Amino acid sequence: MINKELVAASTEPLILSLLAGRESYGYALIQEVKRLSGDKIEWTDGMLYPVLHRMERRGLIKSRWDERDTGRKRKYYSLKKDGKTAMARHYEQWSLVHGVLSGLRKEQHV
Amino acid sequence: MINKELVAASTEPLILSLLAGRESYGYALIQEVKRLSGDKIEWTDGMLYPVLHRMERRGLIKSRWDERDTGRKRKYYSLKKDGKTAMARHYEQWSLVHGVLSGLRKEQHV
DNA sequence: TGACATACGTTGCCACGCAATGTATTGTGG
DNA sequence: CCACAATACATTGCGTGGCAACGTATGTCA
Repeated sequence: MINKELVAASTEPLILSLLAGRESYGYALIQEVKRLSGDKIEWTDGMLYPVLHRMERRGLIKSRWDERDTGRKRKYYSLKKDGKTAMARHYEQWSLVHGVLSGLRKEQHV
Repeated sequence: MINKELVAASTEPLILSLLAGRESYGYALIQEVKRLSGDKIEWTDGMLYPVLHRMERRGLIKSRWDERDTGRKRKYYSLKKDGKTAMARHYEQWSLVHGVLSGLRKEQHV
């Protein structure tokens, strides 16, 4: 289990990164992130959907309903231009913090 | 400027890492982290001191007053055993999330 | 027919992040 | 010598948003 703050900080960048590969929908995102993290990151739907709605409101992603002939219909999300920009900024910031952190860590092994 | 969530998620690991090198005090920690991050991470004292107090309450760090003959007296913090453990766990979690994130990023450049 | 997996949604509350504010001392430049 | 800036620690209060909890619906398998 990953601590709360880290989950909060990584949710948006992870969603953006997942959608950058291909469009997807809420339920699938939850499972993908669980799989990719080796079951360490477990999003609940109650927290994910509001995040997706907020990101759509902010113009980072857009959605379309997929009417399938079988199963419940899905809401597919995909990246918008602003989402790509936001993703790039997230990467920069993560790299920076991660750099500082691993720099400090290295020091300790001297 | 780093986004709010990322600052929140990185504050505790950064403090622990800084203190792992050598003991330090609040004001100095603010400046060190600013310097190390190339002025990108700017902690305010109003947010840092409560964090330090909380970490001390949780037994991760301990403090001692340094009575100097000149200047205002300083409260020096240093790592306790539980702090080292917590730091290790933070590193693990950061590496995990960072790994997932950079894995996804790599995919996009294929 | 009941249980479980799939799938999306909203509400409400309370924890807590942190801006704002308070206090004190030392250094400095005009 | 007087402001002002820098150094240094501390607490309070309140706004908000994270997310647990709950609601709805369909498909499937035993």
